[in-house]
Amino acid sequence: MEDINELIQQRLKKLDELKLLGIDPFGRPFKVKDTASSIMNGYAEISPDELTNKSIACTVAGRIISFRGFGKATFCHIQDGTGKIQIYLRKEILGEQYNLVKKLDMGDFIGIEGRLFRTKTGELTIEAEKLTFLTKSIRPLPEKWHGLKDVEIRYRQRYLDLIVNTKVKDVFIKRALLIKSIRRFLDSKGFLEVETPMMQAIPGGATARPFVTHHNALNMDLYLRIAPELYLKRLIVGGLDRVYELSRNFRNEGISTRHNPEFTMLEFYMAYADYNDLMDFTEEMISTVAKDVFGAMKFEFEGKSLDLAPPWPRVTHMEAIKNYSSGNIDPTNFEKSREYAKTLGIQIKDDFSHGKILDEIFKEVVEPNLFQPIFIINYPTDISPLAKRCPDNPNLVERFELFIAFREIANAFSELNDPIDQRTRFERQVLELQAGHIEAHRMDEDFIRALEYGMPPTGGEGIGIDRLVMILTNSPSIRDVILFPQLKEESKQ
RNA sequence: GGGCCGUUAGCUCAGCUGGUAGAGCAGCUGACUCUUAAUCAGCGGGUCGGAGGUUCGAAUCCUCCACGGCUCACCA
Repeated sequence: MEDINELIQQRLKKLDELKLLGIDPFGRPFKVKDTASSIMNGYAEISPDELTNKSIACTVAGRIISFRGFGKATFCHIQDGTGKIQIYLRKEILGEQYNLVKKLDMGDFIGIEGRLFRTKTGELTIEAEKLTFLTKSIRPLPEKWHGLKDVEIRYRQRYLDLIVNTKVKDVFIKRALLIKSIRRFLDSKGFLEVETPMMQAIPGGATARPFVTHHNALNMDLYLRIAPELYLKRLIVGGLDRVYELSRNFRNEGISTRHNPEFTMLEFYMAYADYNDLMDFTEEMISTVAKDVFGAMKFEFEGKSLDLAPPWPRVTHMEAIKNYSSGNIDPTNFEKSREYAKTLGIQIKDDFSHGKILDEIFKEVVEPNLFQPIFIINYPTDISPLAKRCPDNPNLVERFELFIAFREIANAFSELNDPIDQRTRFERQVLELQAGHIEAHRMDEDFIRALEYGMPPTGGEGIGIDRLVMILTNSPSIRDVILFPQLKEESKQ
């Protein structure tokens, strides 16, 4: 019970007074029949006279978010899960019950039974006939028109942010609708939603540093998954031809406006398809869900206009590098690429492969230009150990990344289903791992064994849901689209 | 991890080149039956993020620490 200040004391006093009146300050169930938005929308056009004639009864409940007392009458707004509505409390009508009004504070929950009317200024309002006290709030809410701005409190105490900042609530409602819409889309295309291990003995499917934990009974270290990929492909081997998983991945890396240690990813796998099919599929999926949830294809992001209407251009990784490096590079030449990267100020480690260097150049030179949706295709093989090689060039793989608003939104490829090649690629990754590249892939013998039974040609893709939500809700930081983003521990002081 | 910025009342913020803390909202008391940033009169509220230091004197200057933001690095 730290920091019991005067404001809290006042409220505790009212709480005791409620008890003396025989009222439970933390309330009993209340039969809610109407919501703020159903009333506001349902009677938006109705005239004051018609309202009086019809004498419409309603029952609502919510948190008091504004309060204006006049002695024998009081106006307040209550907020429920759908919105807010004004309540008019009169001594003339409530009689004895009106004494309760003096015990009310901003933030308290009340239930109201009453009749609709329209005030002089035209606001649809409930005139209370019965007031039921539901729950006392003993801490004062943030201020009513500046709201809550302190970002640290907004993230740590998201509940306050949600109460006070209605736009924040909208973002998370949109996020939920988007995820629902994605599921609906995939289900309609014959996909099966599955769940695969979050705790894995061999973390695979991405280039990333994992979190480690320990299982006591089994006495073994386990890793929080960095991707579900290898398990989903095992399911393709098992004959589940279209599967998806939409859930959390964990990566033990830096935190930034674009990275949270746990983040939400959609991965889906389609047997008998390749990366070209997936590009068509991705255009359809993203434009469909955007239209479904936001009713639009054009979005405002960071002051610029974004157009999601397909089709989106498809440019190879190499062409893109050439296009944005004003002819200063021959990407097929290892030494020249290296020299060029150095001139860009990129730190080149000795063990960097040609493909790695090219990708660094790409990030430096190309990525900052990719605002409108674009597919970058055909990546270097050595940075894509799980993707199938291009038939005409073994140094490239059938892989694309979708960029929107300078961000990588999706990553997909024709899955490597040749177990012999897969073993070679893993072996090379293991060498990198031993050389100190801590994010490199590990050998996964069971995965190779699965491929040896035969995996049909398959296209697979991952989509970063948080980043997609950021773009569609014009949110500059990933923390704005994750309810409880990771922060350092709150100091005890 | 580096750089820059921030942390003052429950909330939003002032507080100059050092002189001992201020506003609005919220709260309390009183008035008020159509207000919506209600209004009017009065009152209370602070370990100035934490610890050291300089100084006669520190919210203010210096050092360290904590937390946060932006950014760079790292990283899909």
